This record gives sequence, C-alpha cells and structure tokens, in this order.
Amino acid sequence: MSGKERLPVTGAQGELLRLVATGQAESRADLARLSGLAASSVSLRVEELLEAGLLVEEGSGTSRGGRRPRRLRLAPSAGLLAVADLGSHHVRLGLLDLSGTPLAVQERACDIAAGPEAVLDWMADAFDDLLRTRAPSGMPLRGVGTGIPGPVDPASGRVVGPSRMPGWNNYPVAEHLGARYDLPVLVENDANLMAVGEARSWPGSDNLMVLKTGTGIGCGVIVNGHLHRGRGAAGDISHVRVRTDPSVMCSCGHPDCLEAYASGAALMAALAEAGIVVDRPADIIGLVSDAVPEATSLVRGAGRLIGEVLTVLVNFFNPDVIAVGGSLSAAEPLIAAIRAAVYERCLPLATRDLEIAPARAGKDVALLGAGALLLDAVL
Amino acid sequence: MSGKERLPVTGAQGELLRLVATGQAESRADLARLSGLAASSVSLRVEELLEAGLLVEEGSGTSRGGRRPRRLRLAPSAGLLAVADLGSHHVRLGLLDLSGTPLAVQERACDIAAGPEAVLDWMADAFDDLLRTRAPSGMPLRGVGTGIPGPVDPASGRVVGPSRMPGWNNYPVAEHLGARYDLPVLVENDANLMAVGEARSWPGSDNLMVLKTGTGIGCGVIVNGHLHRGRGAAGDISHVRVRTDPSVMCSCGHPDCLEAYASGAALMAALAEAGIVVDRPADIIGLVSDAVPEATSLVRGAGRLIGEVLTVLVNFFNPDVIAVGGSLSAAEPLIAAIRAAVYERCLPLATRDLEIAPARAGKDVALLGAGALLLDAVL
DNA sequence: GACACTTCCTTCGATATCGAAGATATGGCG
DNA sequence: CGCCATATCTTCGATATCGAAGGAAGTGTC
Repeated sequence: MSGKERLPVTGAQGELLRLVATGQAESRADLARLSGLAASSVSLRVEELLEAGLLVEEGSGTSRGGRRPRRLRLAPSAGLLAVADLGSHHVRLGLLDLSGTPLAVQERACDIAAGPEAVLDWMADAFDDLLRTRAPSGMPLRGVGTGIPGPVDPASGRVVGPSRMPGWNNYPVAEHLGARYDLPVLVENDANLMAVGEARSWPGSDNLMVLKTGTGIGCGVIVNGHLHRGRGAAGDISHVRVRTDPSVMCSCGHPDCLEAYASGAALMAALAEAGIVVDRPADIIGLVSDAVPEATSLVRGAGRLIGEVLTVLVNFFNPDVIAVGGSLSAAEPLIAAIRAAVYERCLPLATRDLEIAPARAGKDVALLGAGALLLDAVL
Repeated sequence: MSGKERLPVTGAQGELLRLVATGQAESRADLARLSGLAASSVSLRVEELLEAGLLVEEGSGTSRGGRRPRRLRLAPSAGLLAVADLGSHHVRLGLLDLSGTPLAVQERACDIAAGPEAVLDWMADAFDDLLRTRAPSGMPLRGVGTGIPGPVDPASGRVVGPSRMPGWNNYPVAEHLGARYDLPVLVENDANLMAVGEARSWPGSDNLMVLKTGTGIGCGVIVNGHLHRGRGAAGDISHVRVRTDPSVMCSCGHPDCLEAYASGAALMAALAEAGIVVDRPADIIGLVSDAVPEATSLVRGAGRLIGEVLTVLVNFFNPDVIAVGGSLSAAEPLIAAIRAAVYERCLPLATRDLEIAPARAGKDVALLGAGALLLDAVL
C-alpha cells in the first residue's frame, strides 16, 4: 500500500463514506448507529458529502415502523478502482466503483514467467484500455490493486520468496505501479484477497478460513473481521506434514507436504499415472461428475488430508466458517471428505457452530477483496 | 464479564487513565501521543483526574532533550482488583492495584472437585480475608476476576464442558460472583489469562502463542494485541492427533492426542512404568536437571511432538513469539526440542523473526492477565 | 555563560460534536 | 379517519476538542 488519500474528505466524512460504500449503511440513521456519531453530526457531514457530489440521495428505503429513511448511495461519479488478480497463466482484470461493484471484468492470458516489469506494464496497459473503452467518461481513477500468486510483504509491497514466479523475488511491485499511477496502490497475496472478498459474503461471521484449492492450496485468514497477515506469510497450510504411507518429497524440500498429495497439481500427476491425462485442475471436476472412480477416489483422499490438517487449525483458531473455493471446490466429494475429517476429530465446542461450505462469492472474489482493501486506502 | 463501570470517569478520561495504569504513558506528552488527543485536551482531562484523586503527579521523568515531563501515576487510593487463578488442587489469590501491580499474593490448597458453589464462596471469603488483612484501608475494591482450568463461554461467564471439573459444567460462575460483589466480574480460561499476562512482557509483539505445559497442555492466543477467543475454545492444541507408533487412547475418546503423549500427566505415567514415581509434573524438572536419562528422553520426545503440532500453527498463524510457560517449561530439553522441530519444518518466512522462548512473566502471570482484562471492564 | 534548540505543558479563540427538543413522515389500531 | 407509537431527520444552544501561539524548563554548543 502506498500513495495518499485522493478524495477530498476530512476524518469523519471518510468514515461515513466508507460505511455507505461497503453497503453497511443506507441512511443517515444507519450511519449514526454504526459510526457512533450523533445523528445531528451525521446530518451535517452527509450534507457536505452531498454537496461535494460524493453521495447522492435516491428515493427512500423501507420503513422500520416509522418514517421511511432517505436512502443514500455513493455517487456514480465518485470514482473507480482498477483491480487485477494475477495467476500463473492468466489474469483477471476489473473496474469497480467505490462501492466495490464491478463495472467491467475480463480475463486474459498472461504468462507470469515473463517477469515483473513486462507483466506489470502489460497489466497497466490493460487497465488503461479498460478505462478508455469501458468506463463512463469523467470518472476519476482512485486506486489500483493486484493480487499476486505468492507471498507479499504487506509493508513494502514486495514479493518475497515466491515458489512459482521466476524473476519476481523481492521485486517492488507496489513501487512500480505507484510510479505509473500517482494513487493508492495495493499489492496482496491472491488467497488473502480471496479471503477478504469471501468474508463479505458471510455477514455476522468475524473469523473465517478461506481455502483456495487449485493447482496449489492457498488459504487466507480473517480474524475479528480483518485480514490476518502475521509476518506476511500467514495462512499457509500447503507445506504441513501429513500422515501418509509412501513418502513423497515436496518441491519445498520437505517430505510429505499436504501440497504434494492434495493439490490440483498432485492430483493431475496421480491421474496421469493411472493413464488419465487432463490439462487443468478444473478438468478433474468433470471426471468426478462422470463418476470416474480413480478421480473420485483421489479427490476424496485429498479432502481427507486437507481435513486432517484443518482439524488442528479448527481447534486452535475456532473459526465460524471455512469457505472452500478454487477450481477444485466444485467437487462434492472434496468438501464432504473435509467435513467428515473435521467433524470427526475436532472438539465439539469448536465445531458446534462451525460451517464448512463452498465459497459463495463467485469468480470475482479476489477482485472484490482487492476493492474492499483499496477502499480503506482511498477513503 | 458483567457489572458496570464503577469509576467516576467520562469517556476520554477512562482512556487516559488506562494508558497510565498500563504503564504505556507516564506524562501528559505520552498521553497526547498515544491517545491521539490534542495536548491541550489531555491537559484538561488530566487536571480533572488529578482533582478527582485518581491520578497523582509525582516528580519528573527523564528529559528527551527538552523540558522534563511531569510524571503521572495512578493514585494508590484509586482502587484494588481481587483476582484468582484456580487450579485443580490449589488456587493463587492476589490483590492488585489498578496498574496491575500485585500488592499481596498467596497460594492456598483448594479442591476444585468440591463443586462450584463451595469453591467460589471459599474464594470470596479468601478475598475478603486478604482485603481485611493486607489492603490499606480506604481502598475501594473495583473488580473481581478468576481463571478457570477449563473452557469458559466469555459472553455468559459460564463453564462449558470442562474435562476435569466435576459438577462445574454450565455453571454460571460470573453470575455467582456478581451476586456477591456488585462489581465488574471477569471469568476466563486460565491459559487465556496467562497469555494476556505474558503478552505484557513482550512489548512490540502483537501476535503470540503462550503455551502452558503442566499436568495438561494449554495454549492462549494473542492476535493483534488482543486475546483471541474464537467461539470460546480457541487455543486448544492438546487434542490434536500426533504421529506416533503405538496408538494410545486419550480421555477425550480419540486416539493419539498430543495430550496423551506430551502432557505432564502422560510423562508421569511413562516414568512410573519405568519405575520412577513422582508426585507432580514439576518434579520432572528435578529429574532432568539430575540427568536421569529416562526423564530427559521423555521430555525431549514431548517437546518434539509439541513442536510438530506447532509447525502447522506457525505456518498458519505466523506469530512473533511462542512463549512456553507452565511447570514443565523450566526443562531445557523441552524448549530445545520444540525449537528444533519448528525451525526445521516451518516456512522460512514464518520463522525468520519468530522467537521461541521460556515465558518471562513469572508465577503471577495469570493474575496479571486477569488484572489487565479487568482494567478494561473497570475503566 | 549566552544562545539556539528541543520538549513539555498551558492559554485561548476557532471548530466540531453532542444531546435535547422538535419537526416530519410513516405504520398500526380502534 | 383520527390518534398514538415509532423512526427519521433537523435545529440550536451547550460542551468537548482542536490547533496555533507562547511560556516554562530542560539539553547541547560555542
């Protein structure tokens, strides 16, 4: 994160604007309740925001037994956020309004191995392209953010020791983007962005684990409503040792990592050994739907291993929700096996109200997450 | 937690008083920096607190290159907290001033199996006794708190499904104490209190795991400077399945729990099989110091198992510090083995700045933790 | 020891927030 | 339909906070 606030708002105004943008508040009364400010102060600030053209009043909401609230919304002209989710072989790009609603999203092929400068410049060109062709004119860009498929040092916005991003190690991504856009810039691990985005689909739940099951196994953690970064690598579960019979060496140099057995890559390798060749982890879903026994059995085994790792974390962390996303999450046996392992082995107190479910937020989760985090930097 | 604020302080005053009480601030200038209030506002509030007799001005601090600050301290007459740490066979009782400094501490035998009403009434009698004999007269009691060796529902102050506290299940501890003292009452799991107390000895570290190695294995978690409770059972690591050869059934009904191998109770049982009989887990320390090979080997094995469980949690949670306390923590091989396992197996990013060390805060940690949490309810 | 510089704390007018009271709009009920 | 209860929003005087300016009490330097 870098850059400065760009919106002409003072202290309390930003707080109010954020509450409206995130959809938590729809009226002055909501704002008073959520912000803790007096109703009269809210009215004054809202008045200023209306005059500044950042908020608009639009019709009225539903009555809660008394006078109907006058509904407040973010002005469409308040601005845009440009966000991306960088994967190993493709990137998802989007324009969001300040409330985090996507105005335009597209997916393009992109080889991350081309190196940081090429990829980031290409990404920025793609942003400019989107802005030119898909954005209503006169809407200012307020922030830029991207997800990275590897560890990111949140303070510096650098990539730190990525395993599958040759040439990116220690590259100052935020700085590079900041040089092109004089705006708040967000650089964050992709699983973390997914967690932030997914968390918005679980109102009322403040502690979540969000799994990303694809080629690898990622995980983002929301504690008390906020992304937990630890020292920058928090949420990793893929290099945990699992209990298995044959010993397999993981690319990280340790034996028997979860990733070496339960990741999409590992499943594809195992299928290939059985003579079934697929291109992408997502193709495994089709095999499972078609009831190909090898695939189903492998997926179930992966779920069991993931579940066993989760037992430790569920006892320790006591989340409200474990949301399973990523390309493998559509496989029902996967989630079923995870549930079985967790519910069997964990403390009753820890699983009493625990929900283990497929992710709800759809393909744009990471973009939504980037938008949510960027909003904090912009307001 | 229940009861109301008792101190006659309004909003900002409480915040300032807390900063002084916790030792974070010693002067008006400190208060201004830490509270975010303007220096002028701080002066006004401090003036009121001085007049109310809650703060006193006492000499001057050391210069930081300019005028020396006028040192502020909590008035001794501001009040007292009565805190206890209930164990299976003994209880530690203390009186603290509002800054959390112990004025009197004592340990008494006490059988928790006598049931909640008997134990709690006995505890309250002991508090009254301490107040009568050890407290300067005229110092009002401001809050009461106790640690419980089992899970506590933080909202209701009830014990929930304890394993070694017959008769306590679902008992409303906070309510019972609240009926006797019309004051803020705190009831919390003992490992959690220990974590809160220990965290104060690690300034600058916001994410900690604090282990309590004794008869059982407890763990408290501090995330972002605050105790993480999850749904009430967070921090449990004792019923995690470990990789061992012979299968042993744990009292919880599952095979191969960490507790069944690495707890003080398990070590004592294993020593007994080798013909070495000890009374308490703490006695094992002596055996290790005397280089009794069976003891050393067992302790090292326990450390390795604990360390293996911690690898998962370190990768996931990325703490700054793992502090190891409890009666077994004085055994050097235990911590050495934990360190070895964690540093060998965890991601470099997660262990880069991780400190694994014996707990620093001494025997009164839990009492200090209770004081720290109570302070939030009192101010 | 005079001087510049730093930090601490207070004074005082400007500004932001509060809270009680009232104005406005709505649903429910006899 | 009239009236009450409820909720939303505004008005306005009281209060709390701020911030700039300045006084007080140090340190360090020549």
